[in-house]
Amino acid sequence: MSQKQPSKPDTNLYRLEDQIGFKLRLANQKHLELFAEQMPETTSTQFAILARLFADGALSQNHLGRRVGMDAATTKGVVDRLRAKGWVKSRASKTDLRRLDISLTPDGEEFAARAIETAKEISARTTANLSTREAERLLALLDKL
Amino acid sequence: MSQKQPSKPDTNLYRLEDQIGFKLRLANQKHLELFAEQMPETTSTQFAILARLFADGALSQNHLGRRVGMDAATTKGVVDRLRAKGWVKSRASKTDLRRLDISLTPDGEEFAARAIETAKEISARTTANLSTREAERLLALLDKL
DNA sequence: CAAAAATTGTTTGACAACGAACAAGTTTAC
DNA sequence: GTAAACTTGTTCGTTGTCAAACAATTTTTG
Repeated sequence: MSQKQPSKPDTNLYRLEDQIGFKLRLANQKHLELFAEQMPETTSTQFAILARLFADGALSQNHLGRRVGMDAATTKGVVDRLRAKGWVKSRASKTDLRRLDISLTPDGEEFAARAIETAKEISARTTANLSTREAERLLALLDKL
Repeated sequence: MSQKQPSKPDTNLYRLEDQIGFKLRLANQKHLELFAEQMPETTSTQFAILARLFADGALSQNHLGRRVGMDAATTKGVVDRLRAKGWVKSRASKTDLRRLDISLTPDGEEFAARAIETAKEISARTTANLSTREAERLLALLDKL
């Protein structure tokens, strides 16, 4: 079916495996796999929240989500799980009754400090097949997207 | 809380927003957003299955999943949704009773042909901020990961 | 000040993704 | 040929992701 070639190379030239979206999905997959392997206590997403709080201190839930590029609904789920693990606590803000101030517990602080070291290792392993130069270039190109 | 600085530059130098995993997540996010905008009838994942079947013809469900880098469980879910939309059909294999041969319906074939054109546009827009050279380099680096 | 607009957090529903466990069928090895 | 090993597809449970709708609470505007 559909063997006509009216000089339209258009449809024929699409290769799924060469598309940016496909490659991004696979790259992400590889990274998540590494993460699950090296830091089985938690996930890449949960770690991002912890690292953000570690660096910034307390933040409102929505603000926190925005800082790590997560939807408000997603953020809530992640924060709930972190609270269940005892790494994070939330307290109603005194100045704005709508707000929840999220911060690390002492346990969370301790875990985050250790996890950040592991995370460095994970980043390194993700780009293990690239030279330092190439890795830098990749980061810059991803930024430019 | 935690203002001690025991001359350990280690922990201080980690910037979440500079990590490869963080950037990959954001890049992926941007691509998915573009996809939802340009091809609201379906998702990036579902399209990948359609495009694969369009290029390869019928495949067993597991084999199909492997070709697009998806887990068997994931593949089943996606195929189920595509079947519900009437774009894909599955038939028990004659030679191997465990297998399900998945293929496009006439509707699916027609949609896939059109969708592939849209997908080209999506790929182009995803890298709209890069020169042709840079886009090629990015693809190559992602491959090398 | 009072109404309109914006922000914050929550809930629900849909989709994607994976690991683990499982049944049924097929292939390999002894 | 039979037992062991593998493959195929399914189900279940957890997590992440977003859009849409909503209530409560600011903030802005006229």
